[in-house]
Amino acid sequence: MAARQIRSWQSVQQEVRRRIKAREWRPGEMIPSEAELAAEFGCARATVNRALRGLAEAGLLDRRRKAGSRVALHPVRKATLDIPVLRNEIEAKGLAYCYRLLARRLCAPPAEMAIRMKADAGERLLQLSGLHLAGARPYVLEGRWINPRVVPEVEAVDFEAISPNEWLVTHVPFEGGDIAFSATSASAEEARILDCRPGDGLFVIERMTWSGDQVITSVRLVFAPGYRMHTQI
Amino acid sequence: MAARQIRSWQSVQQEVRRRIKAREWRPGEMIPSEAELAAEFGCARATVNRALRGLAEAGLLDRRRKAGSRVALHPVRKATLDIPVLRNEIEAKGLAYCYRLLARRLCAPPAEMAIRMKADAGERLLQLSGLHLAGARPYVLEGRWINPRVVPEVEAVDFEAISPNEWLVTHVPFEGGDIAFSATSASAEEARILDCRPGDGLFVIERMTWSGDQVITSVRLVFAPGYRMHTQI
DNA sequence: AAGTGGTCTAGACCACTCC
DNA sequence: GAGTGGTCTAGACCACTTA
Repeated sequence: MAARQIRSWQSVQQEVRRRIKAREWRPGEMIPSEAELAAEFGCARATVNRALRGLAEAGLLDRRRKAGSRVALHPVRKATLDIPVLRNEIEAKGLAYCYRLLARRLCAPPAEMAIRMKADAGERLLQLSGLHLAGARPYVLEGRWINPRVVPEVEAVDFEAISPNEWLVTHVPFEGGDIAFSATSASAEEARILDCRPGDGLFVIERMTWSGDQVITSVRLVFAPGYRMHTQI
Repeated sequence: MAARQIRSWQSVQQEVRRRIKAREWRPGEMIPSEAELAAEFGCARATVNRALRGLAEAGLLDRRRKAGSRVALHPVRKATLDIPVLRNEIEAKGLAYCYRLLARRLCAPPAEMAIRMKADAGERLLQLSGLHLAGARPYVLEGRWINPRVVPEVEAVDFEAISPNEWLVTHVPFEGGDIAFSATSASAEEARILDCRPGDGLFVIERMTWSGDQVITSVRLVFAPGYRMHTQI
């Protein structure tokens, strides 16, 4: 019987995980209340709460006031993945990072992008195109829009010297954004720039960031063939 | 001055976010200790701790004992995204979900897959191929390997009646796994099955799940063109 | 050695929701 | 109405790290 003491929230969490895994508590079933578990383990209810809250965030439990806690039926897996900071990612591979500005202009965006950027009618945005290199190899093709009305200082920045992303994260606070992952087929121009064949399947990340109700920037990253984004669950 | 009281951990968190966003606390800078903030806000230290812990998990703060808390230099790093449960995803769009088994056989896997699956030399694995449909349209092509040594019951399952994923999540507990996202170019066969053109860029998710030190299953999901995985940060 | 975050406790009250 | 999770408190001790 002399089981290890279950006093820390980590050990409570581990024990609950074990019971779920061992099917002592089956999917969809109720588990004892926090107070009961606290009594069983001989710890405070707050400790049990801390443990169960983590399991609920991980999607392993469904918790509701009054109703109690159930083992989730479909352990909807939530993966937390690190959004790559290109410079770090490339340098972590032991390669030299380099950003090359390909184009820069102030122009009216296409209708779809104007909506995405919440631009006023006829408003001109800063359009940037650039290439991130890992050593001598093309790594990511970046197409970006920035709203100079929201970020006036941007017009004076020399993006030959610093990549837009690095400038933005250090100079413009933002509140949130959204990210989409998808795939595309390399166009002729993309193939030329990324040094691959037209039609190659390429991984794409699109990100938009905002502050308040204003859209700061919208960026599309097209990765060279073979790129994989990896995480654990 | 009659500012709203800052007593709940959510309001503490919001106020800290505001100060970071307003550059009152700049990236890389130390912020006051938990005790100081608790005194300022007139709440318990545990409440401040709860708020700051969340911000650290979100990547906005770097916290270390004795060293204190700093505003993170690179604020955007982590996004949590829900791994799609195909049936739910499709039904949420108001379409009928359907799984069609394309192939099933017991055979020795290619060398690379044998390593991934931690299969013994010469061991035969269950190979499944199937198609997930949204209404009448192909949605995802699934290629899967399952180790019957780890999951003996699998040999008796009728995968015409239930998709491998749904059977596995309800019958086999697992501890963890890893996921990779990438892109590929549609092969002739993939194009035929997914009803697209060869060469189309397709989004790919590869997932492996394990329990203990045994690999349960390894799956490759190839999505029909146009698929986007979306999340907020 | 000392300061800071990490955690635990015992108790309390609140908010939500099911009955 | 009552049971459950959600949160807050005041205090305490621990663990880690830096000075």
